[in-house]
Amino acid sequence: MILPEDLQCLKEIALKGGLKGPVWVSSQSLGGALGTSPQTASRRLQSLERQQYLSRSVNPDGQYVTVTRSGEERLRHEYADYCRVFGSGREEFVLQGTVISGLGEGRYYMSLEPYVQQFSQKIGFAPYPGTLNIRLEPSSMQVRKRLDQLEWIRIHGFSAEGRTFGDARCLPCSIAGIPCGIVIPGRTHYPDDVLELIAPVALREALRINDMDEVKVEVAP
Amino acid sequence: MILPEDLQCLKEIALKGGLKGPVWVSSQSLGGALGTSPQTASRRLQSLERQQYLSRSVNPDGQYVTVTRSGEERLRHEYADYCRVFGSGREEFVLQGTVISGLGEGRYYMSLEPYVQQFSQKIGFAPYPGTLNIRLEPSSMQVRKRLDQLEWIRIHGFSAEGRTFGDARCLPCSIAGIPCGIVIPGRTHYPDDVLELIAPVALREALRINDMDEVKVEVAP
DNA sequence: ATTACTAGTAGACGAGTAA
DNA sequence: TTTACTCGTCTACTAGTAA
Repeated sequence: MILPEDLQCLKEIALKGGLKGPVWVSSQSLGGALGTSPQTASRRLQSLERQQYLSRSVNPDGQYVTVTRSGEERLRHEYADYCRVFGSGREEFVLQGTVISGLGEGRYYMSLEPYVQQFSQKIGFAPYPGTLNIRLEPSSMQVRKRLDQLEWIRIHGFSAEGRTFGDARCLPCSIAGIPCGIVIPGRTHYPDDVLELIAPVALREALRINDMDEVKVEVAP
Repeated sequence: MILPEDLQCLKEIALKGGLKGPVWVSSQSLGGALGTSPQTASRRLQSLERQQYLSRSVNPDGQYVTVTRSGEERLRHEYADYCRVFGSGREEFVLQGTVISGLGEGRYYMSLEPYVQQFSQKIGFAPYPGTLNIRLEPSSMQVRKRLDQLEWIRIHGFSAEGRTFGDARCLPCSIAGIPCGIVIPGRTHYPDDVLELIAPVALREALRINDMDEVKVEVAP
């Protein structure tokens, strides 16, 4: 976990635009914004760099700071908390993209009993052994990012045959009325442009779709 | 300013539902959530109570905690920061309500030169000496709360004739195409159900509206 | 002006304890 | 179990200094 004072500092840098690119900060200006001495602000920056939440290029007259990918994830997680607190009510999300071929990994994982059991229990259907991969359109990436603010279902990893299978999370959704679930392996919160979907049926057959076809994924939390 | 560790604690309580009503917490459970010892969690609660960010009813087997109004303001401010970081782009807001009569205070304040000058400079028109008061519909209160996440124009207070006139903030908007500004006196961020509007013209005459008439205020940031 | 040391201190921490 | 005290430790702060 990140210390609250480090998080405060990271947010301050993000406010200055540290997510988009390097921003100039000095210990003094940052200290002023944080309500601390320049020395403490300097130490915060060092600490955040050590934790890989930001990268720096230090000059004799200041420094340029950028929030890293994992720093952004951390901030998004915090943002998600606040969204849950001040939840902006019922919203509908529609994601658009084209069907692509996966590497067959989805089929493998979706055949593992511990995963199947959890999905059946938690999302209300036994997943067809296979996933539908969708490459999102650029405009849907904005929407995709906002999905992280919703409450995902946690799927727990397990060990079997000397291997460990990781955690995942799942968000119920639908395509053309068919209930589905967006599955994201691991604990990462960084938005990818590929969506992996599970469903109770073989979506390609049920919807008569193939690679390169356009689909709409609807999320109605 | 609130300490980042206190803010973290306040957010945790809000996540448990402390905004809606009293929630049960114990030092141990809270400490677990915060990654600290029960002692520290207990100290946090005392500190937050001292700062009036929450109210407590302490029992021998735990305590019931509620986030106060100023605690909610503090959290909303933080939320607004994150919204600015991960800004969900261009959004339009429409607020609906009915015209009501004010107390004539608006007319008085809008005739004070220092205010008039600031408004002219910062929002692009000299305000007609008078304000239009609108009582919002309940459904518009949700929207109203989200306006706090936008960037308001700061109007500075001043002293004159041995009196001090406070700060205010203003958000440009429009009614039926006429440019207006929502004015909120003071520094409070707690949403009120009455909106005070300024405009370059007398809105009641320009729009031929009177008390009890329905109006729509549009905000397009 | 910066960054980033070191030094000394103040305050926050967790352990223990009483109610 | 709780809350909330005291106490000793140790961390984290600010001030001062060098580069």
